[in-house]
Amino acid sequence: MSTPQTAQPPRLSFKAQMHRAREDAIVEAASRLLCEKGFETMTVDEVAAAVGIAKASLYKHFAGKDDLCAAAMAHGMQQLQAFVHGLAPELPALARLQALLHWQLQWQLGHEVTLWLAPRHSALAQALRGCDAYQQAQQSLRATLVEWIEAAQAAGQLRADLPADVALCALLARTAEPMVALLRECGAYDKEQVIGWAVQTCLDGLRSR
Amino acid sequence: MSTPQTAQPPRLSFKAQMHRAREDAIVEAASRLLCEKGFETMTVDEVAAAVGIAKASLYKHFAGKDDLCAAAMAHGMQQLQAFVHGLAPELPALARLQALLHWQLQWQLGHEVTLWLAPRHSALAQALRGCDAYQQAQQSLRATLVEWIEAAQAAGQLRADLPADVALCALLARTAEPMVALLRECGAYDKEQVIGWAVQTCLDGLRSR
DNA sequence: GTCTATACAGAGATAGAC
DNA sequence: GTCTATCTCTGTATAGAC
Repeated sequence: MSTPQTAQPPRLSFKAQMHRAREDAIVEAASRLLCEKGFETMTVDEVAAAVGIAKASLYKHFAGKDDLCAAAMAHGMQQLQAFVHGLAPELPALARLQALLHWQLQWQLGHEVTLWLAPRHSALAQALRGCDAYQQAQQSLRATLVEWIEAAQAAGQLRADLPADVALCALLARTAEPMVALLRECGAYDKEQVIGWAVQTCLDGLRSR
Repeated sequence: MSTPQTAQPPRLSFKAQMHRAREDAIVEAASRLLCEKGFETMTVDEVAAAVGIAKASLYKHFAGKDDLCAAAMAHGMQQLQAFVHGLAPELPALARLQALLHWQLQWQLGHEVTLWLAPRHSALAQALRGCDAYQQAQQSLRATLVEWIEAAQAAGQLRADLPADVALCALLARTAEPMVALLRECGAYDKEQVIGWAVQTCLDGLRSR
């Protein structure tokens, strides 16, 4: 090694920094479009146009549409992970679950989209199965949430007759469901009110009675 | 009029019957593929192949992919309507809602798909806005369900602090959510058990406490 | 009304100059 | 690494014979 200290990665050349920055910009644009339009409807041209580069340049960074979108999903998953790990660990488990649900619904309402769960029948689903970054982030997140759920069950806050993974699926499903979007469309309700109702009707179904 | 009795529509020629039968077959095939693969992923060729006719023949019946899929959605909606109207009216309102939820989840699990709610960002959504048959069926269904919900609220079975349309959205969202599919994937649970949990965690969030 | 054959458009991916 | 120009494939829709 030419650098004296091996545990010092930030030594990136300007060129490499530029490279990384552009890659981030591409991923961010892809992530946004993926959310807005879905995998099949969005186009690589749109992503390139949004970033302001030529499509061929994009293909120097990512092997294809699948690869690009998998990276975008992994990015989103890592953001979520960051939020989860940033939650105060001294909060009761139920409060942490509630905060997570609230955050995700708010995100969904702000971005007009469903995060996190890949459409099961999309070509994207298969691409994600081959994306290690995504799979690892998802596994890690699942493990954390199962811990929280079991803690909440042990504390008598969550009904204990449900297996933890069932409760987890119920929770995740709620974050992917169209309730908040539906309500924004058909009724003239306040955003916070809509989210509040969604959180309530979800958690009340899981809470111990 | 050449026919003596005007109130006797079933006088269809054999030709017209064939026409109708083929149209039904097309709609059914389209409905299945729409469910399995989604609007953007399915192709008109597949529909034609499934029915066993040439694609050009299909275009004699329907103006385009949008039109065809709108008809398929309307068909599904009418099936749902039939189920709803067939439910015994002497059952308590909550039991009827529960039966509806159960039926839809079972359907979803059997067909591996989400019925009823059009992906909001799909091209299909716009086509549906222009489809009278679909819109009318949806409106009628909504009205019926709102009645049921209000009845259940009046009977003290459902929490009354939620506006009826909020409760309706919560219910509909549950039928579109991926919980049952998720559970089938990640856990080794029985179908009926999965549906039971889904119904429970949904309704317990809406029930009066 | 049904078929075969084809036109047309869109989008993923690549070639090759700079 | 980035660009312009192009290839190629797929999928919607139609023309025209029967």
